[in-house]
Amino acid sequence: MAEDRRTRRSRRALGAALVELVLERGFTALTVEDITERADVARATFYAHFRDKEDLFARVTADLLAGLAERLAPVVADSAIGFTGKPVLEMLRHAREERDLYRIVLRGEGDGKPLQMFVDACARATAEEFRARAERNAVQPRIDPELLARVWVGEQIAVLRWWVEQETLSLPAEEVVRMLLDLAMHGRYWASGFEPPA
Amino acid sequence: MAEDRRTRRSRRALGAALVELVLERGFTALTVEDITERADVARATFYAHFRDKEDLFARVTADLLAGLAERLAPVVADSAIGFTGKPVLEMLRHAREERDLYRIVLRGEGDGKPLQMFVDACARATAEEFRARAERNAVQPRIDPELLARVWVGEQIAVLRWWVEQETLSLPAEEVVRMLLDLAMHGRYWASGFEPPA
DNA sequence: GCCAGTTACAGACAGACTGTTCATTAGCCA
DNA sequence: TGGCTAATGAACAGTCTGTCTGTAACTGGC
Repeated sequence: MAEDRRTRRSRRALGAALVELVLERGFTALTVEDITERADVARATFYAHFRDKEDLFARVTADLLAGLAERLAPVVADSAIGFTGKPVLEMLRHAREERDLYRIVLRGEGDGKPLQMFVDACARATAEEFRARAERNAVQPRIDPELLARVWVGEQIAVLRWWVEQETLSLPAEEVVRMLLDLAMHGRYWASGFEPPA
Repeated sequence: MAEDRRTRRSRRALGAALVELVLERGFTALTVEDITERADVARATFYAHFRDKEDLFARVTADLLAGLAERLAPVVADSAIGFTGKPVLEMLRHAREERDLYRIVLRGEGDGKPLQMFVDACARATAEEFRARAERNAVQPRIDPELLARVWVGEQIAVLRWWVEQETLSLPAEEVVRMLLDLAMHGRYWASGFEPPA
């Protein structure tokens, strides 16, 4: 008796409706009634499941993050040595599947709070990864790992957003990962075509 | 007769009140009445100047961007050759002066729209800069300049946000610029303490 | 300093949206 | 099938919005 089918149906429909509508009109423009109408659910039912539309959005985002974490877990363990790019690749694949949701989250809909959840989760994981890796390999970071994680995540998010916003996902995920790896290795100076000055 | 003093007073007060209140309670939580009350202005007066609170926020952000552009103009001309970091330094100084506003914009308040204005403005300028520089020095970018600009801006924004959110601005702007330059030069691999593999 | 023109003001207004409650109906699962 | 739980539609007060008054206060030019 894990969960009543009616409950599942309602929640799913409301979540899907939210995503559709945010994509069409933006989060703030939406009414609870808009959402319930699209989901074909009574307004009273909405309030039986969620406090308000922010709550719904937060849960949808949390589910997305949970799904991402689940997919990342096995991959992260493997890439403990260096920047293999495997976790990033897995995230890009996830983003391709859940493209609409990624879009609205990365656009900062909902006062940027879902995005913050996303960024903070990534930053925390990355910082921890950096710390552990430095210790394991006994190297001294040249830049505060906390800040470095923020930078790394900021970069990933920027690329991710650019990627999911393209009408056709013409550039394959593998290409994107390669570019990010090149950047991490050689720096932006190299990427822009210059040889680093002596 | 450029502008009536009363007009100026009202607009300024409303803008300042908005910034204060967003910092305290977040944008969506605010009421037009909250803002007018804090600004000590009649509610009707608000609507004489702005369509709604989004409009007010958008104008405040636009003013900020205009101010930034003004300060950046002379500096950008000088740094045409390479990554001197001067424009970034100037932006950091601007951010220190307008710290509260930078904070709320970078947090993505207002459905991320002001942030988008900010990011897009930066990205456009940066991409143009990259393009011009590559042409002037006759080098071939190794990565799509459009994407490179997004990455660069994403990185800057991440650092900027981290910086303005610190309670004390303990790390001087010059230090931050140095770190960003190091990253641009040598890449993140270097920054994390590793020597780049052959 | 006065005066015409503009702005600020308080209050009132309908309309929309919110979040809650309730009695009733429909669907589920064992 | 029967007991339980969720969904429904309708109604509710309360809040916020955006607009529109007539009146009072101020401003800048003369």
